Amino acid sequence: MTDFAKLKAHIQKRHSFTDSEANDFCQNFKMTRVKKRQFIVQPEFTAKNRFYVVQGSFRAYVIGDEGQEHTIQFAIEDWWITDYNSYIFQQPASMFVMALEDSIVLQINYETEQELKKRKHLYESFFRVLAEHTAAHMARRVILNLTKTAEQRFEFVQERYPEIVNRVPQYALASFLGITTEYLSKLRNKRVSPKS
Amino acid sequence: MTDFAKLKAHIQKRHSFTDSEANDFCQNFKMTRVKKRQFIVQPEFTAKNRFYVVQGSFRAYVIGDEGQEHTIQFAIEDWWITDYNSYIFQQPASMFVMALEDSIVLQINYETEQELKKRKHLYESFFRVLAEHTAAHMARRVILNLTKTAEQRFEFVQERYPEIVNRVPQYALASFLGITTEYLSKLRNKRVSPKS
DNA sequence: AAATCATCATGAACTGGTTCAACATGAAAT
DNA sequence: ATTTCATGTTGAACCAGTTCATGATGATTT
Repeated sequence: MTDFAKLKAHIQKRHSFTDSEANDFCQNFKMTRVKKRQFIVQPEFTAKNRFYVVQGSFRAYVIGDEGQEHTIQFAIEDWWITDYNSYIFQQPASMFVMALEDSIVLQINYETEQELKKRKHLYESFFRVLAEHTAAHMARRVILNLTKTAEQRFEFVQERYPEIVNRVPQYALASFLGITTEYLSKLRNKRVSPKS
Repeated sequence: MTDFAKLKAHIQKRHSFTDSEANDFCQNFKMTRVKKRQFIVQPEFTAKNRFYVVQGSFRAYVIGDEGQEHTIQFAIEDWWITDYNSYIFQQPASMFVMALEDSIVLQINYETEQELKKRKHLYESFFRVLAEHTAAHMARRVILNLTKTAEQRFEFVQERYPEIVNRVPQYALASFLGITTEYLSKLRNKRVSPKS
C-alpha cells in the first residue's frame, strides 16, 4: 500500500468519501521523510503543518522551567500529530515534535486545510470529527492524570497502548506518565521477579 | 438581554452568521432552569445534551476508586459544558455535571445537533471550531498538570480565571487542581499574613 | 576497536503533598 | 431558635514519588 493509500483508507474507514473525493482530498498532503531525532515542530516557530504518520513514531514534548522534558503526546502509524494550540491558532509553538525513528508522514499546511474546509461541507465535517476525537482523547487524559496514581497510570497505558509502551524509550514514557525515569524503572522491576 | 440573545451574541462574535441564520440556529436550543446541586449529567446515563451557560455556574466531576471527587471542568456564563466523551460518542457518562448555583442554560440535544451539522455547512463549521477550542483547551490543561507544581497551578488558575476561583467552593477548586482541600487551604494561607 | 553517548537500574536521603483527627463558622432546614 | 449540614482551617504523622549519586549496558561515531 502506498503512503497515500494509507491515508485514503484511514479517511474512508471513518467517513463516506467517494473514491474521487478521497483522492482529491489526499492530493493536498505532501509526503515527507523524517530522520530519527529530527524535529517537525519547534518552540518559537508557528506550527504550519498537521501530520499524519504513515510509518514510524513521534513524540511531542515541552521543556519545563527546570529543563525537564514532559511528553504531551506520542504518535505512531495512523495517528495525527502537531502542536495543537500552535496549529489551530497559528501562534508560536511551545512544543517540540521529534521523530523517535526514521519515519514517513503526510503533511497538510494550515492554509490548505482552511481552503479544504471552506470548499466542501464534507471536508469541513472530516476536520470537525478529527477535532472532536482529539478533544475527547485529551479529556480522557486529564481524567486519567487526576484520578489515578503513577502505578495505575502505567498499568493502564501499558494495557491500552502496548505498541507505544514497547516502542518508545523509557524516559519518554516516564515523562508522559508524569514521573521520573528512576521511578518508572522501579515500578517496572517491582512487577517482575521478586526474585524469591 | 434575553437568554437567546446571549447565545446569539456568542455565535455572532465568533462566526459570520447573518441574523436570520443565528435565529434559525438558536431555535434549536431549549431554555432550562437548573437549581443549585441539581445534576444535568449523571454517570451511567448517556449525556443527551450539550449546554450553553446563560447564567450561573457548573462543575463536571468524576468519582475516583476511593470515592474522592475530581473536578474536570467548570463552566460559568458564556461557556459550554457536558460530559464530552459521553456526548460525542453517545455512550454512558462517567461524570456528574452539577449546578453550583441556581442557573439558566440553553441546551441542544444530540440528534438536533447532528441534524444542524448536516443541514448547513456554516453550522458544521461552528461545531468544528467549538471542538477545536475544546481540544486546544484540554491540551493546555494537560500541559499545566504535567509541568507545574500544585502551588504554581493554583497561582496560574487564580490569575487566569479569577472569576472561577472566587466563585466556586474551595473543595471544588482543590479537586480541579488535583490536590486535597487541606493542602489548598494551606497554600492560600501561606500567601497571606505571615503574621509577623 | 575504541571512545563517546544515550538509555536504564539501584539505593539512600529527602520533600511535596496526603491522611487523619479535631475544631470553627455560617447557611439551610425544621 | 436549634439543629444539621456544608464548608474551611490547622497540626502532626506519614508516604508516593523525587533527587542525587553511581554504575551497567548497548548503540553510534570516529
